[in-house]
Amino acid sequence: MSEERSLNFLEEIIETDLKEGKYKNIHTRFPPEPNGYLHIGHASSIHLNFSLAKKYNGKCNLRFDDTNPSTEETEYVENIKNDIKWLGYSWDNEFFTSDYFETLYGYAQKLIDKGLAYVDDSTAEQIASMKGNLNEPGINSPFRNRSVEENRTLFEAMREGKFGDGEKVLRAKIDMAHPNLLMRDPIIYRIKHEHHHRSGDRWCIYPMYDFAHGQSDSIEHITHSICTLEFIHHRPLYNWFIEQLEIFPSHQYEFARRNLTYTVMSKRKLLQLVNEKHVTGWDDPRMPTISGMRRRGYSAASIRNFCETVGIAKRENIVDLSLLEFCVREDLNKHAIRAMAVLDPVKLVITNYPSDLSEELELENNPEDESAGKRTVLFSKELWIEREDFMENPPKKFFRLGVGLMVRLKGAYIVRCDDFQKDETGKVVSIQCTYIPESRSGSDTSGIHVKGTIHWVSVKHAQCAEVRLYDRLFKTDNPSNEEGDFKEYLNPNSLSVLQQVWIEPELAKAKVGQYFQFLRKGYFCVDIESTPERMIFNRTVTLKDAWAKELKK
RNA sequence: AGUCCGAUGGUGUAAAGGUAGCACAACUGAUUUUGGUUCAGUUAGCCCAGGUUCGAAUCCUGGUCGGACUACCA
Repeated sequence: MSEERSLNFLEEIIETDLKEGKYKNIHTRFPPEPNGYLHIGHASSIHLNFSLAKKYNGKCNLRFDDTNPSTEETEYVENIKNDIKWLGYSWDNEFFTSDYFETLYGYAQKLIDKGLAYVDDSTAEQIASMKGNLNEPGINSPFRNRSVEENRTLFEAMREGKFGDGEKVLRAKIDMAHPNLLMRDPIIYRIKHEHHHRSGDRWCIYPMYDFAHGQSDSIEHITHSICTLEFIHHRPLYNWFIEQLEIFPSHQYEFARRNLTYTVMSKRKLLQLVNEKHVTGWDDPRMPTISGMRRRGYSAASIRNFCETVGIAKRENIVDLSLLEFCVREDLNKHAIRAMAVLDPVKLVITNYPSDLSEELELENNPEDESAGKRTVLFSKELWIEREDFMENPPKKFFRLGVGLMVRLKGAYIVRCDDFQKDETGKVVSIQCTYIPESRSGSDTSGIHVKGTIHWVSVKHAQCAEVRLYDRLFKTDNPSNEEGDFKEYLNPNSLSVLQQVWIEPELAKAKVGQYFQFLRKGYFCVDIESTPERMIFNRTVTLKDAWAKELKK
């Protein structure tokens, strides 16, 4: 019994188009501009475009929208491709808008020939002032009525580099009184004597977005061109060009971009965080970038599932960070190998345990997955345990250690706390326990039932590691909405570094990118800066913590 | 002010004229050698007003509220 999932509005459109025979196959595309890194919002768009194509047996292109040589770089191209592949998607064709420059130039000439484009000598300021505003119509440029021949000659001269940057532009001749500002004779070509990351110095004129995007869709026979809501005003222009140029009629559809609580998503703001060193780079684990999340320990599957769960629509939204966290816990719970690590250590001594004995204990690697097997963990007289697992004056429901209380040491024995010592500052420095020899895991004949189980690491065998704990980047759930600069709302505690964490020896062999569940503490993965000499783990996300909630009451 | 878009529990998203559902979050409880997982349950929603209809979240009209648009960026 698999209940049919309801369709989102794009699926409805596609199914109608297919049923009515408008298209035999659908074709989508993901069109990033190579001027920055991909973030979780892009993941939504990637997931949408690729999975739509897959679902309806169509194709999806990757097309780099590289019409602005000033901001675009090959380095971004490579990172974007890497991120998409890592997310688990493969494109049918890899294209670049810059490969269409010659075709686009021809389209512009066609517009000129039809009397629908003209070369304007006005300055940027003049053009802006003649544009009018939301309430008032614009006025025609004095160059609007140049002859076709003159426009042709001038446009060719622009291409040949006879003019400097900004001296002239090519504009579409539409309607300076149009209520949609984008239709008031939009600029379609500008002069930029700049080196392009792919076309080199072949061109000194470059098409604007509006004169490149729709045409590129058309060239590739994209049937459903999906973009975010802010491009909705561009659609009339998109259609106008296709109509006047008499080329393949691609259609644009818009959906609302995803926002996440406690973070910012605009490239501009993310770039600012990077440039002003509020984070260590685009791949800082606190960043909502794909590379940051990967480094933090998010699995590709969890991100895909997040995108699927959130769905799409056309209304404004801000998705709860906790949904993302749920998705990553859900995936990692099934796949992460369990291990023990003590983040804030205090020493526990088992007074009745032989000092020269080391026992090998078998622990399951993942209770959710028997095929993950077991591992051996060494047990001895002195152990590191978590400082928060002991209390001098424990409250009623504290199922951990305190004088007289008993707990199970995970995979080992039940111990009873007898005594503890404090230093002159009042800090607990050691805890003494006695263990119940017949309570060993797997062969427990003690008949004793304890409510709490705590994790531990044998002092004698423990290895030291660094652990980086991450928290939300911002203090407020919608920093872009707050008064003043969004950076005032950065969370000063978004990163805390623990220099001396004790880990089981098995963990010291872990490779970069490998992820684990540190028992009772959360999901962690090996950071790219980690070395065999100095292991570094990033906390991806904590485990749900019912006790922490209890304490807040 | 002009044009366009949107409005369903705290959040995200369904219901195409016929029982307002799902997920997250929150809260109870059960299970548990992770206070994890799992399981059972609870709280909580159709922007407003009219109209059409036996019946409206859905269709119509009018409001209200929110958002986008005035780069030689994409």
